[in-house]
Amino acid sequence: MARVRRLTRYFNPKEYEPKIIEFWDSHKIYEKLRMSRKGRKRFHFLDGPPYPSSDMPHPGTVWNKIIKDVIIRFKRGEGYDVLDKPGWDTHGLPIEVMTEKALGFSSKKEIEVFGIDKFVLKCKELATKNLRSMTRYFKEFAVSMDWENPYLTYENRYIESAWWGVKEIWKQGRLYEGERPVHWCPRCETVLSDYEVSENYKDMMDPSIFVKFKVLGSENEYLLIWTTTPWTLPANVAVMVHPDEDYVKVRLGDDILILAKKRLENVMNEASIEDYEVIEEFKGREIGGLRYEHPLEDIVRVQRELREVHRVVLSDKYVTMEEGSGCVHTAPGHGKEDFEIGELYNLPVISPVDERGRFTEEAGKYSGLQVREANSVIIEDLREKGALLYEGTIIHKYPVCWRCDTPLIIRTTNQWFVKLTDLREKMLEESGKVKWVPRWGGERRFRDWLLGLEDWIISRQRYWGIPLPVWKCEECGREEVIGSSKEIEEKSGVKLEDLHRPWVDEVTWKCEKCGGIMRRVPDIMDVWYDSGSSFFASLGYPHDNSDAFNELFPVNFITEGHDQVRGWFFSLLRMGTLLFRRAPYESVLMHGFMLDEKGKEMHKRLGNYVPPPEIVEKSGRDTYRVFVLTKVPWQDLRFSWRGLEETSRKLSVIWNVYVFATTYLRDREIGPLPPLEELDPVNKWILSRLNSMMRDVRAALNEYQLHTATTEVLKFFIEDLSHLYLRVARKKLRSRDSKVSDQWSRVLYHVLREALPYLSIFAPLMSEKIYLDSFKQEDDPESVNFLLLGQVRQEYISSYLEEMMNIIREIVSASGFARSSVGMRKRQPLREILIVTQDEDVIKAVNTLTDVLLTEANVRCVRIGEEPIRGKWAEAEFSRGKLYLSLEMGDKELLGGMARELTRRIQQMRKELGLTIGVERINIYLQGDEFVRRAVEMFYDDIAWDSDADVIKFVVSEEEVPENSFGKEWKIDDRRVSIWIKKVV
RNA sequence: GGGCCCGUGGCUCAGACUGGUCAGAGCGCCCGGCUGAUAACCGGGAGGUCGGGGGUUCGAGUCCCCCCGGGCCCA
Repeated sequence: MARVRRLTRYFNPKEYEPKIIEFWDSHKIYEKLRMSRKGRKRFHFLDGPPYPSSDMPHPGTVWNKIIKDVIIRFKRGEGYDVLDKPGWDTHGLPIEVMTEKALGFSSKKEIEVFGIDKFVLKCKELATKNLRSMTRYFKEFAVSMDWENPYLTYENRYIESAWWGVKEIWKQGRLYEGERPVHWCPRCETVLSDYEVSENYKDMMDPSIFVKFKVLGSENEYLLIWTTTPWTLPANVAVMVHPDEDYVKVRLGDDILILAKKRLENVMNEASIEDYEVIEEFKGREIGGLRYEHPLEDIVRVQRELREVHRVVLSDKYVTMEEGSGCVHTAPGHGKEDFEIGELYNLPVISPVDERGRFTEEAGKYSGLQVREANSVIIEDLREKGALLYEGTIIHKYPVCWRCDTPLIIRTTNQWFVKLTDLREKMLEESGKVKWVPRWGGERRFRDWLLGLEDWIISRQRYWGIPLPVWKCEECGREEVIGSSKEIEEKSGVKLEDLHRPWVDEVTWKCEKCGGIMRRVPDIMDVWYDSGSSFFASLGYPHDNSDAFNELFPVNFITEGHDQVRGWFFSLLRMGTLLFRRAPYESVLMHGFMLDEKGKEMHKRLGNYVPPPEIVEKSGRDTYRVFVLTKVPWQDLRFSWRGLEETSRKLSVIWNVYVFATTYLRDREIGPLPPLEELDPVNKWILSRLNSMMRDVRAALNEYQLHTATTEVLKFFIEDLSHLYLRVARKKLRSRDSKVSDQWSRVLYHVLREALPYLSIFAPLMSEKIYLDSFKQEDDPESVNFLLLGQVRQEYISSYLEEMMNIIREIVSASGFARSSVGMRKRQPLREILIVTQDEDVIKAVNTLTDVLLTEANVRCVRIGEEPIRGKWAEAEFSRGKLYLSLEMGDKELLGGMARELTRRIQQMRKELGLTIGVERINIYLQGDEFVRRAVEMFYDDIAWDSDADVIKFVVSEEEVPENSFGKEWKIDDRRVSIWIKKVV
């Protein structure tokens, strides 16, 4: 036997939400939950680690965590032991830059003077502070993850796992050192990955110049090249032309210029030259190998050594007819395409620029100048030498550093690479095995991305990151890669407390081969290495948790925003393929971005950012959850205060469903669900709906269709329970036949109790409040979080019955239309509804669900028959027929209407006195005219029953009414009625 | 320059994978109603050439192509 307690009437999340969170905390609900699921089947979820760059998460990050929480709660409800360890991506440049700013630094030198050790500790402190603070907000939104045991990429155990991976990669022969042109930030003095570069392009004004390179041995013939980066001219080694395009020789004064035919007009227009003459035309390939003199060779030292090199090379890939002159200045030290062509033609790589973006001595006269500042000097020199045809300016998108906005340069440096290109096919194959939601998220976006796969630069020239575990012998250059701190200890005898720089830098040992000193290369690793390793490093694999990993790999589910297709989804796949020859995850949900109310990206610096505490304060936690969950997850989501307001109202309806039900159910002994065949059709119907809702929610969540699942639950509560079932149940629960009221209370209790764990996936705080205050039985678990999702009972589901109810809904709605068309109010009971139809289903529906139709249409009987010939009727059509409402009214209808009016007013008075339904009884005293008197006479029993009255008595004067009665004057239509009620003691 | 997504009544969005009761919901608006859920609730109505144009088809928000607008990713 179950009992429910009355739920407080007002939906007041502001009041109870913090208390529920406090309750979960103080009662260690999460910890107990973990324990309770021990030994069950595992579900492996992996948290994409957010970057703790602020003390407060972006509302979009909260959305991200809510999505994760829904899947976690769902799987837990299905009975799984869910791995729900949150992660934090703690290393990297943003934290370094913030720390630098806090310390007032602007260069690496200042950091080294300050002390790398102190600097790194500051970075760690900042990351730790931020992640702790952000955790608070995630908990606020009821995200139930293992907050006490997160994985942190800066922890030694994590770093060791990452090192193990590097060593494996090295053993495969994939780790190599090489010189490459890379994007470089001259302020941060480090390489940036392509991914980091793509973060930020800015419009920038640069010179746009056409330069003449004199053809060797000729008197006056020149190759005309175009560039927007004059500072790369000192590193020029060749000129590219397109083999299949037409080129021309043009006479221009005393000079003859060589350029592409298709570009001729544009170039001459831009340089405002009108007087020129085409004297020869040929294919680009014909000038392949043509040698030229560099105009700056007497100024730039290194150019003098290149006299034998300068020549025309061919490329159909990188020469465009869209811009420039068709003769492309090629500097393999300062461009990726240039480098590729350089390799093809075996050209030298020149890069006379240092890490701070200044020319080196190789650049002769320009030595010491910042490259961008050198532009104007170089242009002047070209002009002086007569090598400048034209100088203009151009505004174009130019990459800047994503952290400090400094324009990037491309320079050739020594970096560490992981060979990947031979894995492209395998990665494509593996990504094809992944279940992507939505499908286009992976199938198209990801494939395109993988097709452009290149080797991976994993080294960074910074401080706060996982040190690259490569030691090199100073004497013989032999390399060793270290896979754990134990190995370091074995080799050097040093036991490191902290594996970061600078402590790890100090560890050296003797080279086994030559006895030289083995010293670590000073680089740290790309942060994408960190987060890409999370699928094994978060479990401490292989050092302290091989079993867990072996049991859990691969990850069942991950979800992040669409920016992570090329970010984390990719880096996980890369690490998985490198180390385990497979995708490390099975299914991926790609979600959208949180935009502001106008559809623009939401950013702190744009001032359109909504802080999560404001959402908590103004709308509530469950409200925000349900708001974001009803939206299609993979689309960008517009934040909307109004949307939150609407959501809140929906939740209050659900709350009211429970309030209403508990009003009737409280203090009643409620037995188990009666057998199906004994049930009223309406009860059969609601049980069918309950089970089909459960079935649909489970199916939707298993497909990661969160919005469908959320909508199903809302629909069930609002449309089925609130709008329909409860309206019928209200009368049945107060039935004089205790068998009836007993059946309905059992069904109602069962339905609400079964629905609660489903509701709790989406609105856990509200569900907990309802559970604790009202539904929890003595031997029930102490929190709603422990409840398993009830099994779907197929035998309860009748799509036929559900279809029947839909027909009834349509008829009721049409009868409302019929009434309103003749101005008949719904409160007035009518004699009969006549339904004219040929449809068998309509007839069955009407016969099966008669009660609903009678109650909802407020008629005394229903008849199926022919169109009426005589009498007064209101009519309306519905999709499968026509209906007529009888407008003929006798005493029974008229007096019945009055009885209802009286009852309603008496009820309201009872409520004002705070009397309890079905418990506290009253006596009623009335004054009114003959019509009122007759209504009471005819419906005496109904009024008395409905209002829990012992006596209803007409009085002539107020003196007959007992003392201390509660009295009120009413006007019903045009009649005056006085009502007094007095509680029976 | 390339790729992907989005563009549905005043607002916010479902529906598109699998063409044919798919032209829907909520809010807002207008009208009416209910009443022991009440700073709620219910019903009805008005309102959309489903961004524009072309194509495939007996039939297209739904598939294809082009264009316009917005967003994201990559160059």
